[in-house]
Amino acid sequence: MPKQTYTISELAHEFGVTTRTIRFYEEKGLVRPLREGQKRLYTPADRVRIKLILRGKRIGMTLQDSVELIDMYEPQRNNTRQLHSLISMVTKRRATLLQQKKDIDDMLAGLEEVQELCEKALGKRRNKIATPQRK
Amino acid sequence: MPKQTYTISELAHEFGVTTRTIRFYEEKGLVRPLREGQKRLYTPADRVRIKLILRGKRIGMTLQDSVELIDMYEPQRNNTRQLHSLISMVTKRRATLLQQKKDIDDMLAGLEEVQELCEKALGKRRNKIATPQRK
DNA sequence: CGCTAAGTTTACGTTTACGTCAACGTGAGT
DNA sequence: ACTCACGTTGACGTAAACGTAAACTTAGCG
Repeated sequence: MPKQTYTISELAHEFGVTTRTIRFYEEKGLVRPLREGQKRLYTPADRVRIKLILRGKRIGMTLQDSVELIDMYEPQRNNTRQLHSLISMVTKRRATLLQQKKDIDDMLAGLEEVQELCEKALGKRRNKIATPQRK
Repeated sequence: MPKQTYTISELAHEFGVTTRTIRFYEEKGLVRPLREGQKRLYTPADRVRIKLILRGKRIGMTLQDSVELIDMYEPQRNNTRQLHSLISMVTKRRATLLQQKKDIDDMLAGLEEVQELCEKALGKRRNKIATPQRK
């Protein structure tokens, strides 16, 4: 069985953020840790939420974007109207994710080019040192 | 032959940003448009720079990050020291791009799940409407 | 019991990436 | 000459996402 709860600094350390960051997320209503007296206690579910938020951040999503995305996973409201709007949100989000993926692939391709140029240049240099200069 | 120069509003419109944004990029030294009297004239090269900056933005890079990345493509300085540091930058950047790609794939997988759940729920509903209520 | 480490709230500061006026210049058209 | 779209330079404002400092509580330890 995994740990039932985490302290704020445990999570901060695990995710490489400050405690301030995690408290900030609470201020914004992104997480709702339990309290033991005054101290915050984070459940595994809280931990996952934070993890997902940070994942979103890595690809440039805002905190609100992340929350919105995370909340899609809790289909507590099952009325048709909201299901449709949910599908529409999913569709939109997927479109931007695909665009982002393309952007990343383009950049990766560019970086490969650069790297090849670098290595070629370094190769030449080594040759210059290894072989006598012409005149 | 493509157009030799662009006005600021042409580019703003093409990229879906405001002219303010493009001037801001200039303030930050990200682009150096020519001047015709007082007016800015953007070359195709400027246009590409802006395009690359916006591509970077889409995946959460800062403007400075983008400029740094773009400047990798101009290997005007070919001394060995700088080539090595360039390679190191390329390597780092690629690592984060790969992480981002993984993040995106994870999210896409999640979205697919959600969508399936949605469609399943809607399917049930349609059945309810299509078939007589039990009572 | 006093110290230290970790935690807490409150509040103001900072950086990035623009938005939003204001006030003015400039060229084309009528 | 007048208008009008388009462009220009400041200067100030703002939202997001924390950083930082102050001042306090609480739990464990020798």
